[in-house]
This record gives sequence, C-alpha cells and structure tokens, in this order.
Amino acid sequence: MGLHRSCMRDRIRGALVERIINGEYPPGTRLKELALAREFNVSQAPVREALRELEAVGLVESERYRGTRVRGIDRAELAQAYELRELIETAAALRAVPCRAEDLAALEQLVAGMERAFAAGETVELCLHGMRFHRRIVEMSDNAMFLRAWDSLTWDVRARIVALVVGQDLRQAIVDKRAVCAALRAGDGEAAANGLRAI
Amino acid sequence: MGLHRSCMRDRIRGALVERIINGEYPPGTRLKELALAREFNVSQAPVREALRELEAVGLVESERYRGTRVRGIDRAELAQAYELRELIETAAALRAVPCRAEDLAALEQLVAGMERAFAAGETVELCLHGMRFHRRIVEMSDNAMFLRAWDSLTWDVRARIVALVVGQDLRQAIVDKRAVCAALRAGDGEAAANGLRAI
DNA sequence: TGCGGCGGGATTATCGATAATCCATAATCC
DNA sequence: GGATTATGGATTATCGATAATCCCGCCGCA
Repeated sequence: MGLHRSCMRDRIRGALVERIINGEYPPGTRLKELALAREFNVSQAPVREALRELEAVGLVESERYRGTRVRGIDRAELAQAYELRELIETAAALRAVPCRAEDLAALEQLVAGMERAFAAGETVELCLHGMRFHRRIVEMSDNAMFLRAWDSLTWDVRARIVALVVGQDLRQAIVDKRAVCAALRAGDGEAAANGLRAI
Repeated sequence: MGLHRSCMRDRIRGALVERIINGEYPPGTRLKELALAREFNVSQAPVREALRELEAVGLVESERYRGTRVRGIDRAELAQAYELRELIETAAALRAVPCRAEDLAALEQLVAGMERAFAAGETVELCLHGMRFHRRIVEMSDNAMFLRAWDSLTWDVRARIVALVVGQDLRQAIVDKRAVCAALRAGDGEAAANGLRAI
C-alpha cells in the first residue's frame, strides 16, 4: 500500500490516542476492529495490535470476544494516580541533586515556556510544558524504572484531558515550579520534593 | 482448531514466559515469529500478539522489521527496580494500616507457607510466597496504581530467576516478614515500612 | 406470563498467503 | 584491493478470508 514512514500500527495507534484525547471517543466508546480497519483502509491485524498497545497503556480495556472500549478515568483512580506521581517525583527529586547545569537549564526553559503559554492563553500548551517539567525531573533521577512507572500514568495524555475540564490556578503552578528549580539549583532535594508535593 | 480453554495468544505467552524463566531462552535469544508459529501449530498472528504483550511487560524487546529478542536484566536495572519496589511498598505499608483482620491472616499464612517451603528446601516456592507477601501489602494500600506499578516490575517472574541465581539469607527474610506482620497488626505503618526496607 | 433452549447477526480470534523490509553476500567499478 | 551497488534468503508487517464466540431476540412450553 505504498510508502510508510512508520508502520500502520503506529499511525493507527496515534490516531486513536488523538481521538480519545480530544473527546471524539468518550469513555465507554466501543472500538470495533473491522470498522476501524475499513476506515483506515487497512486490514484487521494492525488495528488489533494498536488496540493491544493502548490496552497495555491503560487507555482502553478489552474482554475476550467481547470487544474493546475506551476506559474512563474515575475520580478515585485519578487521585490514586496523583498519589503515585507524587511518590515517584519526590523520590526522584531527592536523587536528582546535585543536578547538571544543562538539566537545570532545561527545566528553566520549560518554565519559561509555561509563562509564554500562560501569557498567550494557551492552556493546553501550558499543561503540556508542565508535564514535561515533571517528567524531566523523573528523568533526572537516572532511574529508568521510575520513569517507566511515571510514564505508565500517561500524564501527557491525561493532562490534556484535565486541562479542558478543571480550572487550576495556573499562575500558582508556575510560581511553584520556579521554586522547585531554585531548590534544585541550591542542591536542596528535600525542598524540591516539598515543592513538587504542593503541585 | 478444536477446544480453546484460553486463547492461543495467552497460552503462547505463557509458554514463552516459562521458557524465559527456566533459562531455555537466555537473554539475547531471538524469537522468530514463524518458527514459533510452526512449533505451536498456530499461525503467525497469535505469536505476534503474545510477543507484543511480553514486550509491554519488558521481558523482550523488538525492533521494526528486525525481530524480537529476550531482554536481559542487567545489574543496574535490577537495582533500580529494587528502589522503586521499596518506594512503593513502604508507601503502601503506611496506607495499609489499620489492616483488616483477614488481610493480616492472609499475610501470616503466606509467611507460614514460606516456612514450610524453607523446611522442605523448596527455594523457588519460598521466593514465590515471598513475592505474594510483598504484593499483598501493596494490594492492601487500596491504590490500584501502586499495584499496577508494582506488577510492572514483574517481580513474580524475576523472583524465580533470582531464586536460582543468588543465595540470599532466606531464614532472615522469613524473620523480617514476621516482624512486618507484627508491625501491621500493631497498626504501626512506619515500623512495617522499615521492615520492608530491610528486605 | 415467565423461562430456557436455539438460530441469526455481529464481532473477535485465527488462518494461510502476500508484500515490505532487512541482512549478508556476491558482483561491479574505480 | 577497497568501496559501492545488485541480489537472494530470511523475517517481519499486512492482507483477505474463515472459524469461533458472544449477544439478542424468538419460539415452545409450563
């Protein structure tokens, strides 16, 4: 079927994630393999594999012979995810100090990006930068397992959803992140962890 | 192709996990889809899906058009996994108190099982009970995300591998777990967390 | 009326074959 | 001789079709 810069499975997965994020597929939506296959002009196989990947990530759930549907995030689960996020990030902050200059610079650039987005009223962009900030701190712990667990929370995805729903105090979030940067720069992991707890 | 008590994909995945665990497929082994398909008398599709699941769990890794191979666990990664395990379990212990009587009983039964296995010289069985003990504590935190992250470390699998390789002080492990039980029974989450740290 | 077995339609799981891609080796050119 | 490009074999990615399973509504029957 012509040129593929990436395999079908990857693009289908991307398309499905996009639709789940932007609300086109609300929670509970059934994802029928053959229907999707027809729509994307592919066969059933790549669709199945894409669905399985989404299942592994927790975006959808499927039952044997009973189909796949978009998983909702109930409030309790979101709270639990926040707990784990906080646990990992604070532990990561403690392990991240002392930081390399380039990591600190990257963090500060992300905060700057948040400020630009805030000024421009780009809420989604702001949240995305915020998530990259958090993820970066986990990266800085140099623990691949921490990062893997953090990623499994798929905050990048959920942030976009949440950004559209709840109105947080975005200005305060930026101030808090500046404080975290300062603490890390000062080598005070404990303070950085506390700052992350607040957010 | 006859009766399926579970789908092909599931059994193939099980068989592959088994082989990886018992060393039949050492790290680096290439897993060829068609070869496996022929061996299991199935087509390529279920094998592919099983491999994808193993990839999501981190037991194998695969590159586009270049195949799938068994992933080794290097020492650094194991240490990182231990760090995350400790982080999650200690946090779980704090949230687990006060415990329900049935949970405490289950934990103590698992320790009893460890003692029986120890007496019988069943090292693998002992380690498996130990892992169930740890997992149970995470379950008791009532945080599905904690449990999910803990499971992602696939300790159930690694325990079996590790059991064959390193000789730990198994008697001490049992004593420590008894102490954790006692702390939980006393409602002292902090002490239980410390006990888990030791293990 | 209410209940349990039985097609029919829809959907998933699997099959067998084809297309696309990679790797190693051989052939070609300078 | 060394580098570079065809080519063949092996393997993965995808296809189109079939088998297996589930769900729902219909029927007979008490």
